[in-house]
Amino acid sequence: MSEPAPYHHGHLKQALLKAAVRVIGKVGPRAFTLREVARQAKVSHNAPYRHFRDKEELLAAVAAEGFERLARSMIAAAKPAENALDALAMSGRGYVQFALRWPEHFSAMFDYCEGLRVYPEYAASGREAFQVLVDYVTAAQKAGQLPAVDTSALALTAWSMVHGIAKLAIGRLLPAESKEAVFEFTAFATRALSEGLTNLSPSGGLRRSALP
Amino acid sequence: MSEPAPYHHGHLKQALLKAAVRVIGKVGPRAFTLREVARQAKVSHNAPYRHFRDKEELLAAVAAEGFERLARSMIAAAKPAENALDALAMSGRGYVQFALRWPEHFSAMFDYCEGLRVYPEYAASGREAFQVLVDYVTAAQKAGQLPAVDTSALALTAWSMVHGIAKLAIGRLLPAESKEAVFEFTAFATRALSEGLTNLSPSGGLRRSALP
DNA sequence: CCCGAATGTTGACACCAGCAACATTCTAGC
DNA sequence: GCTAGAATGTTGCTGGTGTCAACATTCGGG
Repeated sequence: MSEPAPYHHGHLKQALLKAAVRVIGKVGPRAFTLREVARQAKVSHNAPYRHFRDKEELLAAVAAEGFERLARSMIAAAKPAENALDALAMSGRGYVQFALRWPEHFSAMFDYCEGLRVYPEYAASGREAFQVLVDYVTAAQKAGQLPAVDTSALALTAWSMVHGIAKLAIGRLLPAESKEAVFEFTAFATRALSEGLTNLSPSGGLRRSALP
Repeated sequence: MSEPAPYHHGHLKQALLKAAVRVIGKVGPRAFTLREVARQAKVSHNAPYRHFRDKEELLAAVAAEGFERLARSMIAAAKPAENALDALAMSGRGYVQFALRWPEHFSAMFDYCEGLRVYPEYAASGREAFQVLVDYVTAAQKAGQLPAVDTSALALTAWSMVHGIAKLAIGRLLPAESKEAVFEFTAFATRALSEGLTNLSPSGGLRRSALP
């Protein structure tokens, strides 16, 4: 048989974080349980308290990890873009893509985010993810594809748009039966945002679809 | 003293709903507790089960009540509008206003909305609230202020925008220190959405503000 | 009037977060 | 190398929760 499991785990903090991410992805942040995380990590129900002050802090760590993944998803999606404005739109697609692939993780990041203020050591990753968006906006402004108005305001507007799409899509409030349909809608919405709802060409709509 | 409280409450279901709304508004849907609702209603911890199958269903009822209030908030905010497009924008303000005034209730409506699918008898109010938005879009299209493209797509785009603003504002992820500042940003974003980010006049930005 | 249905209560179970006390292991200073 | 204290992990407990089962009370139609 294998040796009888050392008393000290060695890398319990990382193991707990990994287990927590797995548990969140499976049951969501609502049913998320500190004790289940401990079980997954093959450790007693109180061991996590040696590494995280409480459940909130572990959730905050999970959220921080999520923001890093989110930033990577945005960057990867924007990679093949042809110009700066296109990159901004594609990063929005990456945002929605992340939300659809890990909806529970996404929820932990935005619906349970008081922990990010209570334990500020985890807040940086969120700011960095936002900075990715700001960078795309700035690039589009430098390229003359966006006006030279307040960069923050532009970025926050774009963020609100894709965040709303992501949240509604996760809640199944959009009449889209597939991820591909959500991406189509995202493309429509981002084009509408950059060109203006009032300026859409009559052929620019989406296919007809039922209400949620 | 008063009579010794009749064994049968009489209107316990409504009383429980009212108490639940109060409890949610105070502690949020996370710390929301069936037993606390029962205490508020001066009733044993198991009485709610005679009127709601489980905690989920009570939450769904609370959410349904919230959608009715949300619809009223949108309609009230759009009342003083000068034209159809303005009414659409103002209803967005009403949406955000509701979210800021009852953030916990808003969260119950959108973050805990599986119950609305599990117990579909509460889903109608949500559809009705969305219909309010669709009506404003339709009116703007009839007035020639919005193009004759897919009405649903336009409405869903506008919804995503204001929903994202509301969620981010509640999560204190917008750099706005007051509700008034959030409303200013909402006005900016809705104008940006109707006219297009690329068409904003250089003076059209917001005042400079720090990152979250 | 009476019996069943509706409504409310008591008690129990399994689970959870977090505290305290204890056990084991690692490590720094001598 | 040894030892004391820090770091890490465990067991056991308390108070709280959702939900089930069994029981009590009241209401309403025959």
